[in-house]
Amino acid sequence: MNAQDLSGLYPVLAQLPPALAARIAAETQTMTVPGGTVVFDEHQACQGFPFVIKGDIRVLKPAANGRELPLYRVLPGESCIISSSCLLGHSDYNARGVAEGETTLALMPRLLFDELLAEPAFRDFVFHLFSERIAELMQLIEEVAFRKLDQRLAGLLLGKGKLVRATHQHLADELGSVREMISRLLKGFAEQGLVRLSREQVEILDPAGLRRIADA
Amino acid sequence: MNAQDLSGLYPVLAQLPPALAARIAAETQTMTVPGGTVVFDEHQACQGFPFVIKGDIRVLKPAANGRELPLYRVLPGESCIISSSCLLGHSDYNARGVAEGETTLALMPRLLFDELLAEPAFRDFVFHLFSERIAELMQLIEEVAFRKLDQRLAGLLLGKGKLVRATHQHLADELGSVREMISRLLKGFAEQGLVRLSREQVEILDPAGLRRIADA
DNA sequence: ATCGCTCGGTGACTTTGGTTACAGACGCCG
DNA sequence: CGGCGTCTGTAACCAAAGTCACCGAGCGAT
Repeated sequence: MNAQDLSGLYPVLAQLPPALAARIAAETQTMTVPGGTVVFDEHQACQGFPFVIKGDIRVLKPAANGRELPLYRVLPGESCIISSSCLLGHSDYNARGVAEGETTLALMPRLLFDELLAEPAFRDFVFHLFSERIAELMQLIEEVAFRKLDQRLAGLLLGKGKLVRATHQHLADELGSVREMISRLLKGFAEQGLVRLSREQVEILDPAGLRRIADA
Repeated sequence: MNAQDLSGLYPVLAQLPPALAARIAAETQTMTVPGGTVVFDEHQACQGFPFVIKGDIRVLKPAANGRELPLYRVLPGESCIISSSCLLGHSDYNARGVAEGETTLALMPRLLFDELLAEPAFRDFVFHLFSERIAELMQLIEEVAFRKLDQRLAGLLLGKGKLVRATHQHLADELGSVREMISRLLKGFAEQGLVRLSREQVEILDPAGLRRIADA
């Protein structure tokens, strides 16, 4: 792995003692995988700490019936708290990570991760990502436990700008639901004049109206 | 606050430099609250880092309609990651903490918490609790998103020993559901010979059968 | 052009869970 | 004993979401 690339995306690495930085360069394995690759999965031991260089990882929880619930995305410069949690607690993964588009990542061996945690700078880096993700997970719990699908869909659309390019299936996946439900709800939104529908596209006409539905 | 009591429950505090230990003793406020007290709530700024001395705090997510979903409990010697997360990210609480039974807790001011984080021992303490709770939250997400109520109830009963003393209402609360559903499901279990019901009590007759339902 | 694929639309049905509204059982305490 | 509050049983009804089945529109490739 090119140490410059990694430090560019993860500034925290530049703050480490040279000896450690050298070991990171030497011991992390870089790989590039095509979109859709499962980079880790439930009940699997965590092999190391992943840095995302390019592309991104969708972390999701698979259900028995084949549906799945997206938890969060790991972008370049971020870290995967599930991996951190597994490495810290020596437990298996409890979710699945899938490359979204061609993705390059660097895998740091577990032992090196343990040593890095001794470094305050690195520890803070992981720490703060933990705390950010916690809030996201709480939000997610609230959504799946309490919010109705129309509220969630309205919220999702609002987070995607004025013109949303996505198939109904894609939107359904993001909510852990099914296409038919999304089609029905979108039709309802369209009848209320909130959106205009066309193939693989949803145009937001009335953001305020959607907002009312989202936080009803 | 008596520094010995606190260090006894939270051994990590004994590893801190004497100057900090003194400040903790001086600056933490101890209070005892009756059961049911809301010690923090959604959309409230986090005033400080809580140590539980006696009793315990149920952390839960309230829904609009009055129901609530239990997230986890904080026992003496543990910490509340929601509080940590809020303090780290300077964000508001996104859940509610309720004392379960009479509870004594010590509240450490936010600024002192920030300073303590500079101490490796304390940071590790918070760190590891983070990683443990993450796994619990993942489990919870899986439950509410994918498992049916009978599966969840079966699992809950299995985690409570052979003889469960609880009202149906209590069980419903633990699952974020309602009494009627629990009564119905328990009746079904009883008809299958899995449990025997009596007032405020559920006797497990066939753990294996319940297990089959739980992870169907 | 037409074959075939993906995408979207739609109606009928099922399952799950929750809601409403009672009624009966139990137990405690005056 | 009698009255009251808590706990449990249960039926009817409802809403949300998912499932099934099928159709038709649009689009791209041969």
